[in-house]
Amino acid sequence: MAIEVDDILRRNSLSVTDSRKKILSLFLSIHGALAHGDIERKAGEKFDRVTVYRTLQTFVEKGIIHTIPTTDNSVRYALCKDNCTEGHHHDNHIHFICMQCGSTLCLEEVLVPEVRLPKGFTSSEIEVVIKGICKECNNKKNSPIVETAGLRLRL
Amino acid sequence: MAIEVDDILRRNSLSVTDSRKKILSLFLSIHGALAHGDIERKAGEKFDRVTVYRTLQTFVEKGIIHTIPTTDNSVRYALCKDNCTEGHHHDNHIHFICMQCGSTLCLEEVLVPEVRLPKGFTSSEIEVVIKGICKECNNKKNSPIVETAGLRLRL
DNA sequence: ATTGTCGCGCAACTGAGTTGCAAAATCTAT
DNA sequence: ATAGATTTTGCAACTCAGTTGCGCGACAAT
Ligand SMILES: [Mn+2]
Ligand SMILES: [Mn+2]
Ligand SMILES: [Zn+2]
Ligand SMILES: [Zn+2]
Repeated sequence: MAIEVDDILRRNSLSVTDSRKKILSLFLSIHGALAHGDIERKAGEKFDRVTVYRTLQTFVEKGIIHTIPTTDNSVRYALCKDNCTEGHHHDNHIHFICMQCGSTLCLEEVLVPEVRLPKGFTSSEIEVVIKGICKECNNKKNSPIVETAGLRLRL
Repeated sequence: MAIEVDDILRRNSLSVTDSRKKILSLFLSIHGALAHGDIERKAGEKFDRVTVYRTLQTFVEKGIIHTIPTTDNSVRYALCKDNCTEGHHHDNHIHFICMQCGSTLCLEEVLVPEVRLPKGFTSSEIEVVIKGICKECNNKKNSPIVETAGLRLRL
């Protein structure tokens, strides 16, 4: 994994630095998207916030991560799994925001649907964001309720 | 029109004030969406920016306008044409951003497509934003080029 | 190891959006 | 129409995310 991180950086002709390694490995380890704040919290003790901003920006430019727009106007970032390159993203999938656990997921397996535009319009990019309850949270809802120490909990 | 504005405000039990009238009539007169900045520019000479913020917020809460998320993380607002009510928006249409003229449009006639989510996921809201070239701009592209005073212009 | 390039941290700045409060406008009841 | 209660406005002050410039230290090429 440490090797993979170095490799990705080198492949994108980025010098291998502590902050880049740390932030990139965060993305590799987590399943889902990260907001700037998350990263600052998980890696920020060690690095300046400016560095986090600049690193994210660099990663987006290189096509290592992509941004996900949200209704509440806060940007999130996730690894590009398709092979995006410098200046050319083609993450052709939809995004899901769980309103229970708050996690943002790339649904790689769900392709963006065809949309028939009115005559005269031409499209070059389509962004689909769905809000709802994720698989994990739905599973929990159906799991048995446990009573311990006066508390009723779902596992 | 002045009557319509007053009427909409009253129907939503809002007191009829100059700023609300002005901003609402802006939305009624324009075809498309407005960013906060646009409104400040077109109506802001007369009203404080705080008033603009608060007015937009009130209109959104009442279901008079709705927000449109954009990739560049700037919110835009457009009239709700479906009969949205306090706390209950149901603008079931997609949004289009023209990369040439910059305008944001509600494509009321295009319903949001069905999306088949992976097993376990449930959705409650779906947001589709398409970037491209709008009808008008495409038309201009095909219109004849006029040469005047050494300039080459499309009509 | 030397040298030139690049990334980092710091500090200072910018600009969007928010808040509290007193004055002004609107509404309601007489 | 008037007066009093209520709502909205404008101002000033503030917060907080994101940006910029710059000197120092880390990195990569030789
Ligand atoms: Mn994604
Ligand atoms: Mn709309
Ligand atoms: Zn969830
Ligand atoms: Zn256009």
